[in-house]
Amino acid sequence: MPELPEVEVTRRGIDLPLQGARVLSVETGKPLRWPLGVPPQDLHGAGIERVERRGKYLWMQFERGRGGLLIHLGMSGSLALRRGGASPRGPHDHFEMSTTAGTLRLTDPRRFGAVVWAPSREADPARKLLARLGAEPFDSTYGAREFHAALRGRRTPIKQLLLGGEVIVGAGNIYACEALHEAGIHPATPAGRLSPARAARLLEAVRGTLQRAVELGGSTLRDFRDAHGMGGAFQAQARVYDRAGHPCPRCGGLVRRMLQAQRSTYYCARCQRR
DNA sequence: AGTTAAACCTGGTTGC
DNA sequence: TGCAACCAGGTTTAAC
Repeated sequence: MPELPEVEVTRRGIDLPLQGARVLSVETGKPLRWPLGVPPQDLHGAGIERVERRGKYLWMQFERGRGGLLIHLGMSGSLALRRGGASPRGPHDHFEMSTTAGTLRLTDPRRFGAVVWAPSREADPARKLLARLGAEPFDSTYGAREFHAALRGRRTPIKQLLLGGEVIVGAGNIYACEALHEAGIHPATPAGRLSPARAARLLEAVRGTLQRAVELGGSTLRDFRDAHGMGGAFQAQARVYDRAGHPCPRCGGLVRRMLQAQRSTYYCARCQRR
């Protein structure tokens, strides 16, 4: 469900409403990927300043001295902020924070997600989890030259390098496939063998793909819901992802599925070149 | 150091 | 219908 666009759409849905709100109570369900790190009641009374994003992580900054929460949606997580009456917690609701601006609830069936407290973004455990992340795709100071330089000498297939997030964050399995298709690059191409021109084209494709997905409200491929419970519209835009056997919308070739590092990759063997 | 596999967990879909 | 196998949007950790 959540790649960068879904996380950003979620952030935009909760940031302003939660700014200035105060935590009333916190309940946890089954264990998530990492423990919260503090007793839930320690968060009571904390004022929320804002919600930021780094890669696919959200950082909820509390008022001075109260630290913050690092939130990840994993594979199947979604956040919803609801005002008014409290509906009962369901079996997959593993974190619930009641605030003066409504109740924020993390629903995550697979529990690969996490909510972790840290004294600050720059302090462990947040620092450690954010440390290896690559460039933000919407960072205008990051350019094709840096991107190409980061690929130099890497023999890893470009699709896997995009997924890894050490070079550039945000593209998960769907958007990595879509961006490579848009750039006309075969997913198995060794990253270091991309010419400067093709690397530049790929960087722009990643940016464009993610940007358009944010504007469309995120992917709705399965059951993505933003913080208001609305689905996104990116699904209709997917050109290759989950479309094996269909014709490539650009060249009419057959969209194929292959495995890379145990993840499905969808691509057109005719117009995506090594 | 770079690259790849295993691990975490539940639920929906597919195929026999 | 039942049940096993496979698949799913992520990322860390351990192992070659």
